Amino acid sequence: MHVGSTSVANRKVTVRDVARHTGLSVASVSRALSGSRPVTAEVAEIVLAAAEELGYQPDHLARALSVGRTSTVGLVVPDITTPFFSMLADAVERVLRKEGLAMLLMNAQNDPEWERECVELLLARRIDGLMISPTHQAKSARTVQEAASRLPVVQIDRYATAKVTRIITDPLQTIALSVDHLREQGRSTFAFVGAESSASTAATRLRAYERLMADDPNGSAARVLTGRFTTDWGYECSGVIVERWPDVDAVICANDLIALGVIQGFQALRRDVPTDVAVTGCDDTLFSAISRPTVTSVAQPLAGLAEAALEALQGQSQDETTKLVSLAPTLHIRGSSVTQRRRRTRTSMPDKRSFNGAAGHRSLASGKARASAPDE
Amino acid sequence: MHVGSTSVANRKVTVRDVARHTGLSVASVSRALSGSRPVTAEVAEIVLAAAEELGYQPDHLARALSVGRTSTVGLVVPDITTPFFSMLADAVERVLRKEGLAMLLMNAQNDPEWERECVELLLARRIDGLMISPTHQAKSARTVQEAASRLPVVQIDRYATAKVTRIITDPLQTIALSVDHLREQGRSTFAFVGAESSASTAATRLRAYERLMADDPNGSAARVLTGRFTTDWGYECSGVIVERWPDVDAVICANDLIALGVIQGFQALRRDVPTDVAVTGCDDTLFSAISRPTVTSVAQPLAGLAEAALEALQGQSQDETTKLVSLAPTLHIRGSSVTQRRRRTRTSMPDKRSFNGAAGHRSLASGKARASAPDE
DNA sequence: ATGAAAGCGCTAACAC
DNA sequence: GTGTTAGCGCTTTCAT
Repeated sequence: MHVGSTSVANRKVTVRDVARHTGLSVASVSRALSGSRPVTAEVAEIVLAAAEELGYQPDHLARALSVGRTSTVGLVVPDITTPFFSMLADAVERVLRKEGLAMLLMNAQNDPEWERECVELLLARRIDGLMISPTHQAKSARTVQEAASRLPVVQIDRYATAKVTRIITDPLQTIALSVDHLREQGRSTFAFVGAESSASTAATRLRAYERLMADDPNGSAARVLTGRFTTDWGYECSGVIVERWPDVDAVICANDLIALGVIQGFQALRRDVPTDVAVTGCDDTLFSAISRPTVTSVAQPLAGLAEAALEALQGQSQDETTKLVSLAPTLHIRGSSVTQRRRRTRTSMPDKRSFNGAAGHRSLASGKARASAPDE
Repeated sequence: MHVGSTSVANRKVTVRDVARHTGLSVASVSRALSGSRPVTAEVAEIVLAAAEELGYQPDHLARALSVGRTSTVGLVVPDITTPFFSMLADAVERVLRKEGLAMLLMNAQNDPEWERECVELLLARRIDGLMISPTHQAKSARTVQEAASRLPVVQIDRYATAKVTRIITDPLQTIALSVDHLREQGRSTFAFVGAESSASTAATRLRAYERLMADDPNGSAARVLTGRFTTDWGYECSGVIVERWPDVDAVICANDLIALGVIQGFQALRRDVPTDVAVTGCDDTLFSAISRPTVTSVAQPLAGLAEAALEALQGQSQDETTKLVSLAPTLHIRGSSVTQRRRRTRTSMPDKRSFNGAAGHRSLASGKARASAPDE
């Protein structure tokens, strides 16, 4: 007979088995295993040993039913395919795991109807709390509000018009970081390219820009274009800007995709970025680092948002207040907004990584091209 | 964090409540609600009405404990932040949901150790099946193998060297699609830029290229560079190619990031893509549509992979055979591989969407900007 | 067809 | 400190 942790295919090992095996009671076993109550050191040792030997694996499900908590948090995002949200999901999962919680992720697919279903599904599964970045500011309101009447809920990044805690990145600071940076770079005549999306961030970033430019002597406040959060929209806008506002020397975009489009559009029109016009984006998604030039972008504090969200969720059981947590973003300066001083001789291949934004990227020094020899 | 059990007024409505309310037994209520056994039409009606009236919500958790199934499938991906995997996760979730299953998503963060923890966490939560795209061909093997001894498991996209069902996109076809297309475009002298990653796809795509080029008269089989799955690596390689193999007129890349880097590198070296050299990528991620030129890429059949994975998972309870399912990819032709015939007059802004993809993509004929990717 | 009762595996009183 | 026991909410024999 095999006695090893790798015993397989046999019937499930339960606390009762461990109890029988040790001659102790299920209660003691449970206590020893979970440490919920003090037990003799000796008992603890015996139980642990037996558990190990029998290959006992606690059943999370039964535990959850018993204690009434699942140690699972639901996260609903508008579209997991959008880089920003996959980054957010990643951040949330990391934070949850540190607390021993699991993440049940659902994708609303930008559809408020489906979003509602996601939430209901999650509720049926007895999650302990819900984090949601609502698809639609108005249409998601009811879903969010109703969920909040049944369990702790927080809105993260985006929010709907519901009386439910919001965890966001300060939109004023988001835009201000770009503005200040661009001014430092000597820019003075701005334009803003945003979106008319139902996402709350579309509106808040626009308002932030208007407010910051309220008394700009060059009339930047009026130079605003809103459409979609897409590269295409940005591309279109560059044409409009060149034609309508030829003096503009800096464009602030509400997200990275727009920024990318704007840059490509300018390039197509033979305008150099950043020499002729500087461009910045928001969210600091992958795009900003891999395009050329690389794109200066305002990063949301993802880990911070996730932490704040969890904290709010946990606090919610006691204290019923709805709060607003607004965190500070970070500016990642890259090539699209900084004019190079030193003109490099065009002998060698330009170093693509210039202005790739500080943050710890391992160097690619060797540049060695090895011939293949894959492993199998 | 506590579930709604906090307020007394809102206590959870259970089958017992419905039973009491209707004067029937819990058994009848359960049967009427789940339809597991026949009940009188009258009883059914009464129960449904009462359930509705009391606001009964079935408790998934209790049900799971009772029936022994959770209707939840775990998905472990190497890195949710990588566009390909977020697309895969999306596809999996959609397919699962059609079957009334939920997806518990975990992110291995490219770390085999953490991957192991993910799997264990998932097992403890009693998922019904596990889909995994292993981080490492060798290091993930044990994790996958052991999991498979405890529950149905399938490997999707990537695979480790374990005797566990694999659901993949045919690598030979993947590369062949690019090769054939490029030849049709009049290209004859190829190079391949791949990766030395521990991911199985790195190896399989390389082998596919070598096999397809085995008797290429121009010696394409020997022109292979392998490094990382990154833009930087692609960028480096373009320099190597220009210098070492100046005759190359087509470069096949093992993924889109590499392709992007290769293209940018060529541009920096004043080589025109696609005129001087054509480039293709793999996986058809967002990048391929938003760069310029847009990049031709081989798309994996995501929905198909997800469906096959689920099917294999479900079949696994009965039949114990380990199988290999290999699905066919699709080529998405874009600007990086097709030389424009008509030279457009440079009066107006170039239409960015030209060659934005043929096969089965909604047409963007109008030149009207679309292609959504809502943000934040 | 329906009801009573026995669990699913675990924890939390409540005794000793 | 430890054991006994009663559930968590649901499904499912087993009788009727």
